[in-house]
Amino acid sequence: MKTETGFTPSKYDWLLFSVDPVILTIQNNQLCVLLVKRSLPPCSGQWGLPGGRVDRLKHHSLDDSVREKVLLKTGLHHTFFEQVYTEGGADMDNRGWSVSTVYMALVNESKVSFSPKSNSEEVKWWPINQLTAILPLAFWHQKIIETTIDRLRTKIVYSDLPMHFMPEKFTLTQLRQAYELILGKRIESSPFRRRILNADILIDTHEQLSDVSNRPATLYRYKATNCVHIFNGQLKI
Amino acid sequence: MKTETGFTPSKYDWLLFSVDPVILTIQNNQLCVLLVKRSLPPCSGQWGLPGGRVDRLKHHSLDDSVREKVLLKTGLHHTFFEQVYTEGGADMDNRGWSVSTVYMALVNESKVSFSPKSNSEEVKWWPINQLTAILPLAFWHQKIIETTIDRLRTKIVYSDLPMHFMPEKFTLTQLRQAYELILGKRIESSPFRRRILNADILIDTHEQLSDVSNRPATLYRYKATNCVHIFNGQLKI
DNA sequence: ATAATAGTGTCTTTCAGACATTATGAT
DNA sequence: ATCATAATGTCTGAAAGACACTATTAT
Repeated sequence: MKTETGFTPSKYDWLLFSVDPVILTIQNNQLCVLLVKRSLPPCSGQWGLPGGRVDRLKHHSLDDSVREKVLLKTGLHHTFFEQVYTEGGADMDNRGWSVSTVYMALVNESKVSFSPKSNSEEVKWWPINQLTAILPLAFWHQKIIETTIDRLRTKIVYSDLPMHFMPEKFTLTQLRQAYELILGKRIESSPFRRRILNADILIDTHEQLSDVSNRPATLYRYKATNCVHIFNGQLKI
Repeated sequence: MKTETGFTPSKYDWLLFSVDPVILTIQNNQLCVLLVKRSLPPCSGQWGLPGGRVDRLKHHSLDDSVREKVLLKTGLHHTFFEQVYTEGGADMDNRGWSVSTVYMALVNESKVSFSPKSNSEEVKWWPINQLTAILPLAFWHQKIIETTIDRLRTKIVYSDLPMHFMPEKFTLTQLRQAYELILGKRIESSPFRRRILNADILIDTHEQLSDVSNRPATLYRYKATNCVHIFNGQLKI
């Protein structure tokens, strides 16, 4: 076993390395995570993250590898994702010393189509407050999901990460509800509107959402969908 | 090559994995990083981070591995460190696909004693604005250091990370100067004092630093040295 | 007219920034 | 008395929280 340049690693140089994407969305007013029912050991029969080994030949970088895993499960090419943390140790996987780099991916549920390639395995959006029904998850995936949502929670008090959950056109109430779901508490509508509108990141489409029996709400679009706004002030936690 | 449980990884399952600690301190009013002059290839003769391969037998977890590397170079057992990010790809190391997890460690310079074990190699605190003298650094270490200091910079606008640069007893001016060094700009003394003192994280030792020909400054200690305070307001960048 | 949600206006609180002013010790 | 730095006081401005109030649609 040699590398391309002839370097021969010793017995202790190799280890199991995998990438675990925590793909989150909002569905039916619930924060959901995409899980896969494992058909092969280890942990077969249990639900887990759609992660796995990095393919040295197919993937050019870690980000590449995540992009491919997310694409494979969601059919989405240009999703937002960001690295959360890396954990490694002797006790994480009973096959031996292993390392896992965790990514958080935020997607809009309506754009997702489960890929044909994943038909053979069971893939499902699980509301994060219904995970108790399928515990234990594979490996340390439960802890990974908790840590990732904690990270999301601490980041939305100063940034507009929930933008990635929104469809093309959305109302300020929909956006505020995304924040509320993640923070797990009500947010005052008035200061929230000020905050978002003053940030100058939205475009008024002059269309309205009027499928209900009350005053219709204005639909907005994001000026730029590829950069996350950082606010000056912070929401209190 | 089998693991303890008999799992046989395929040719594509292993990769080179290393941990790279960016050990920072403040010395002579300069932000410095601890570098090692590499005596062995690859990159021999160049300065680089004191990182390296994880030893599967010696280290129980990633954090373990960092702790040991920092201890080895600084002689310090209980230093503050935190994970920054992980980068991996085919082009990072000419020996093949490799992954590196970067940690930031903040230490008080006066407590550091370069360990006897590192006598054979050259170890040195390099002021980060004098790195131009020793470029290029090994591998991508220059970029890693920049990214780490950027992370430090964005974190100190809302947290008290520079506490880890302080000696046991210190003045508010010393602490403020640490912030100023990292941010690269002056900070108003009055709001800084308010911010720190209102946070209720310091103990007034009722001692004074009086080796200069002016009004002596009060010496403070931290109430807790193991947790980093998060402020409500943010410094402007 | 009513219900229900969208959207505005205003007052308070918190905290950073700016800057003037006072305090204290060495010489 | 002077100098230099420590420490305080005060005014301003930005932005969140609370909450009352107005606007708009379907029924």
